[in-house]
Amino acid sequence: MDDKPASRKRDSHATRKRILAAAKKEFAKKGFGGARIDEIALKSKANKRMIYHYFGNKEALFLKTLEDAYIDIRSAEQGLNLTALDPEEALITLVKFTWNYYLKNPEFITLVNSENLHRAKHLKKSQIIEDISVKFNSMVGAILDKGVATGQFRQGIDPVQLNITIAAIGYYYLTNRYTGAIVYQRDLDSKSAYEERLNFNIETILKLVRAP
Amino acid sequence: MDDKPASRKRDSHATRKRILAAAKKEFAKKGFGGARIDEIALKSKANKRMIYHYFGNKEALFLKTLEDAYIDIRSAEQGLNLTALDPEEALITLVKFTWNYYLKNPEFITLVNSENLHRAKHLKKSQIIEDISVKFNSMVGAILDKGVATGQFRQGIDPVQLNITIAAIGYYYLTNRYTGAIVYQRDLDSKSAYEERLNFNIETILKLVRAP
DNA sequence: TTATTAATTCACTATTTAGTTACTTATAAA
DNA sequence: TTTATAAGTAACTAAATAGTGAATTAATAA
Repeated sequence: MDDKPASRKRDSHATRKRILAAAKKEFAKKGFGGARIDEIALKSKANKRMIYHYFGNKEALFLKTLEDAYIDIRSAEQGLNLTALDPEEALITLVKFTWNYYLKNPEFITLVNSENLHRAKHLKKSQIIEDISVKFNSMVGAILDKGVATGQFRQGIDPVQLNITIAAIGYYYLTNRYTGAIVYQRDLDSKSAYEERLNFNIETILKLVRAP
Repeated sequence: MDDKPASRKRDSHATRKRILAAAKKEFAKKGFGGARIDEIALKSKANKRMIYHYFGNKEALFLKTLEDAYIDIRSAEQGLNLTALDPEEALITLVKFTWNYYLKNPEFITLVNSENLHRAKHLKKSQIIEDISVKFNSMVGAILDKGVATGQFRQGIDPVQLNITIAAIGYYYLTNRYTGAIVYQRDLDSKSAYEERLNFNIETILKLVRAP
């Protein structure tokens, strides 16, 4: 009756998962160009041949890794149910979520950076990313409309520009916190520094959208 | 009397310059891990041996490239003479300058991204970057103080957070414009898209600092 | 003119790298 | 039990890669 016997020696699903987990770490740590397939094989405890068997080549593995990363953040975002909230609360929740997601999933940022270095040549081929992006974009638009209707927000704000700004003020801080510590001459990588930045970001977004 | 004869066959200064120019392009295009010393030798029309002769190794060459990039942006920034301007004008000028510098020097962003992937391990060793960062940080502080004194700006704004935000809203847009085109489902890479974003960014910063 | 210095070149190496060929073996359906 | 299928392994290759040893040659000072 055991559908998952303890002594299971062969498990393609588990092997794929281990490869993808190791690939995510390796690509995030060294970028596409610096990442090593041998290292992914070693860390995933899979034979290198299996990587080529399941994913084809380095580029295809990178694309799959990136797709999974986007699917993960967008799923979590949808789970917030923002359209049910008061518009201002919804925006604050989104700013907080975006910040915390980046903070707790640092691989996401470095994967995206690496893909942009290659001018999105892998992601361009992805149908699934196109699909999940549609929902994502309508969300902030709906929040803004609601806020304008209640008189809380001013009119004429471009939801795409707002979305980009919400991502930007968190993303830039976190991706550049290492050179930032030198350039801005302050430790940006402590718990209190994180809190401070998140509060500043919420303030920035609220001042941007609030009706005069 | 010619101190620079036309038939000059050996010119260490020119060779160094060609190597650094090629290195900047190569590191910016492929990141530290993806960049190839052989490619830099080829593009600079220098013998590969000269790269090791002048710069030691790949990491040291990368650091020099990065240092030059920071020196360039900070010098240009100092040339703006912002402290002489009306505070609001000064901030608008800084937002515009930052945006246009990133736009016209795309290598800067990708070099910085690559260095952050390595947690600033190269830049940490750089004394010169420490030195030029001091001036840079006092600049926005001075503008804010002046604006508070004239009543144009509200009190209590952290100049470092403001500085980071000014960089962020330009940097993120430009570095992520390739995946952004897919994720935000809009062409972010046209002249009109650039204008739109710059205007939005100026608005964001002004709403953030203005006195109520 | 000669000696010294430094720019430049060439040929090389040890290692790493993405990707492959050919094989073995566990699993499960017939 | 047999057989087809798919999971997994070991050993390999051709090309690329960062870095080097040693010789050559142009410029310059004595």
